[in-house]
Amino acid sequence: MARDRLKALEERTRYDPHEVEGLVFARWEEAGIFHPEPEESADENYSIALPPPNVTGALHMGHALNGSVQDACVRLARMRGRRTKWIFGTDHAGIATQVKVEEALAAEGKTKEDLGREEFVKRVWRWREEHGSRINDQYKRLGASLDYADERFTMDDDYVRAVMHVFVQLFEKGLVYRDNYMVNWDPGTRSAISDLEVVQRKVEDTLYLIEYPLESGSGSVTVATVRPETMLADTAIAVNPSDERYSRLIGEAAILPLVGRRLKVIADEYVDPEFGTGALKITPGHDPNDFEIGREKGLEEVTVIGEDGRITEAAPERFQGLAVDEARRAVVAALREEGLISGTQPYVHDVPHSQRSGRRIEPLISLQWFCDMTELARPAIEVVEKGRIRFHPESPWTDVYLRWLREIRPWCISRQLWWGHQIPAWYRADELYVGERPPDGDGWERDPDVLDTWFSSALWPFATLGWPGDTAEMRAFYPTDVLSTARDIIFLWVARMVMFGIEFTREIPFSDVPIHSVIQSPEGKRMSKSLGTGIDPLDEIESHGADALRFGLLAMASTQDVRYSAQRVKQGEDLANKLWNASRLILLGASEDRAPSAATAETVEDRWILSRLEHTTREVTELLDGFNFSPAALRLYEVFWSELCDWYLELAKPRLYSENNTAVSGVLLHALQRSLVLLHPVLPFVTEEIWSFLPGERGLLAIAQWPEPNDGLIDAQAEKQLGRVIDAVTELRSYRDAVGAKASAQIPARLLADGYDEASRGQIARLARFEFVADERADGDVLATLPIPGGAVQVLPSDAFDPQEGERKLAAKREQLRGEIERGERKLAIKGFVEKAPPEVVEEERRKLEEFRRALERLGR
RNA sequence: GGGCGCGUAGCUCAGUGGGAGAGCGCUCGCCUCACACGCGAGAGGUCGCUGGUUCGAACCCAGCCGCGCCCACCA
Repeated sequence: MARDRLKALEERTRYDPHEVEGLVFARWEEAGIFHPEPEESADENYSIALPPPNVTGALHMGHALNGSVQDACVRLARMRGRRTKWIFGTDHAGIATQVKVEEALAAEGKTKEDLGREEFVKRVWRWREEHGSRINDQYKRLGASLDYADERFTMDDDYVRAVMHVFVQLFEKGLVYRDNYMVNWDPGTRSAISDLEVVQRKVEDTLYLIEYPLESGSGSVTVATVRPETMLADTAIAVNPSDERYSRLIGEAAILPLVGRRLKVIADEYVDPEFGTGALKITPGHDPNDFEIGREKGLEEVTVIGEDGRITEAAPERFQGLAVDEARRAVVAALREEGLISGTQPYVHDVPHSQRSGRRIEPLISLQWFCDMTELARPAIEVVEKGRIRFHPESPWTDVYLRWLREIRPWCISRQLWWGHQIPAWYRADELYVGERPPDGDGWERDPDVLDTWFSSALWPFATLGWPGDTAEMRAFYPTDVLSTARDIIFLWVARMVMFGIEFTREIPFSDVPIHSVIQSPEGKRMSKSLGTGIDPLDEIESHGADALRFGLLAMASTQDVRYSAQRVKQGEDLANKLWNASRLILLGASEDRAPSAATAETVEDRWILSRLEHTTREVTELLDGFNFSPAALRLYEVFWSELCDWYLELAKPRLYSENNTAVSGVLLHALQRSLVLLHPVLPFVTEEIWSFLPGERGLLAIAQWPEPNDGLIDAQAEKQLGRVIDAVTELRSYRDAVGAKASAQIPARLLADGYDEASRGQIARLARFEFVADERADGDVLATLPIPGGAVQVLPSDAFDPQEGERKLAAKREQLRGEIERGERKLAIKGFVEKAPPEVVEEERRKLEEFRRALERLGR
């Protein structure tokens, strides 16, 4: 049967991912190897929690890279025999999902208010049922070995219970509280948002200079503002205490124009005398700084801009109901009329905007839920300082993380949305009840707000495993091992998981945090669908194969942002094809009865390739363990392509095609098997497919054993010996190319060098297409003497090429050698170098100089 | 305003103190019985600029010029 399958290989000269990927994935799923039973302890087992994609989402390049990274880790662990779980699930993604469903409603001409809250939430669930499985299929296309059989969602009943539990616990501890406080109000989503959801954008504004008449009637104070409409809520004027221009005014009062309120002039260090006029209008209701000064000084807080973005009744009647920008024009006009605007100037500055809606943030005082983070941050700082959680690379992410946590501020966790975890707080008159279950009695009304999505995300590594229950899953897979992500959510998510993980499970949620590149568009822009700069990973899988995309992403990614490189993906595609064809050569040529495990070296090149494979095994294992995916992928490419295919396979062919090919078959099959194993975490599909053609009974490659490097096969002598053969062949090929010898012509020559046995001579001759003849002609006939390790090759006359060309090539070679010799001599003549450089460096320099001198000698002149 | 990072071959990027590397692209020669998504041989770089440390600098230090990111309450 295996033979019949092999037969079919003869026809398939190209690797076709389409034929293979779907079937291979089905084999993995049928075998159930992605779903581990919850047994043993987390120490023995291995787990990673996938950063949950949005239910609304489609796989983008970031997912594809992060998926490739995690899958490499997970597959490596699984092959090491660890019970391995890659936790799969999706995030309800409050705002993003709500907006999406609202858009769908809008297409029907409806708003969410038309449906009402309950109906709207039902609608979102229905939306999720229809679209939620798309992302699963996309991860499967990538080859991700996630535990699809045990999928989680942040709105599952169990998960909701965990979120409620956490909220209540934090409330009871006094860390979660409700307060009237300055928040970032997003007029777009009509919700408060956290500091992390705010982005600064440069905006061109006008700075207005406004005269505030003094109560005493002795003139006025001039203040500067870019938001004249907020003057309606001014409750003080502040100057710097050391500012002599104003010291006489401190304690006096001014009259707020248009409103008539009496404003005390106060002193505060915060005011910069250099900026504007040095006098600052204080608006505690609409400016974060003023808010803090106001709370400190006990100033009145007036709110003139409401959550609907319109002027409130706290303002004079003529402005009430106006939108903010209308109000600004009206206020400026009114002030102008009274001659109170003494100047304007253009002013460019950073202004906070909502990352979600893009609208300008309206800072205002609002009754919201907050979480005090200081106490939670302390242990989260400590575990990273002590190295119990390590970022990879350590610099700069460790410092970035620590700096943020050390200056952490309260987190506004309530959102004025309908889709999400509704806050478990109930109100009745002045009473407040917070609990996991609704309160007894009548008349209670539940807080309509939901929690920030990141609040529930912070529980992901343990709430997915059944916490707060004491489950077998928790025991088997928590703490997890690795958390892989790009840097953009280190604060939003990683730090919060660490804080909540330690607080609620008394364990760190993971121990290693590899931070990978952000992939930009080929033009260096952000990859974004709306900008049209996105490249769809599924398109890439479709046209190049999942293995190609995975290799490409891992190879191009490093620690800094990189531009998407189609060439790297192409390189991966070529590698898959190369692997396929090298396998055809080996599988179709090897003698039937050899098992790959029975490799016995017969020749120097056998010992060489076995040795190289052990080196590579050690190297690649170390690179992967250190989360250095790009060097690992490129190293595998190089070893497989150059060393195995270009050299070993070419050297092995004569023996493979001969009668007695048993020994070489064993080595070839071993080399192929080892290559497949090492490449599998990067190229799972093509390696699994080829694996199924290897002779003998074997299970799936995905659960085959990852090798321990065998130092017994390291053979420095064979490596040195074959290195000489390779150098000699390269030297002779270069010569024949330079002199324009016909590709098919054999060049007669004498090999005069030590350390080459009969087999080596034959190999050099065959690979360089030289014909080494016995010593029968006089030296005068020699056209050229080519230095090779341990001696030289004398080229004899023939009609293979024009000798003139040969002479030119030799002249160039001599020139090059003279340059090298001169360089070496100059270096060794420097006293400081010989005296201060390490002896082995000096020795190496002398050795090379000698070698160059000998080579030049052989070339003549 | 503070912090971090980047500037290396035409392009995209590796390389952290002892003779400049990869993939793609380019040039030349090959359909050599695994692969033309291939094989062989090449060309191509004052490693942003200026100083400094060192016997020796792409690599360490300082300054400058460009580009990017993160954090931050100067109206």
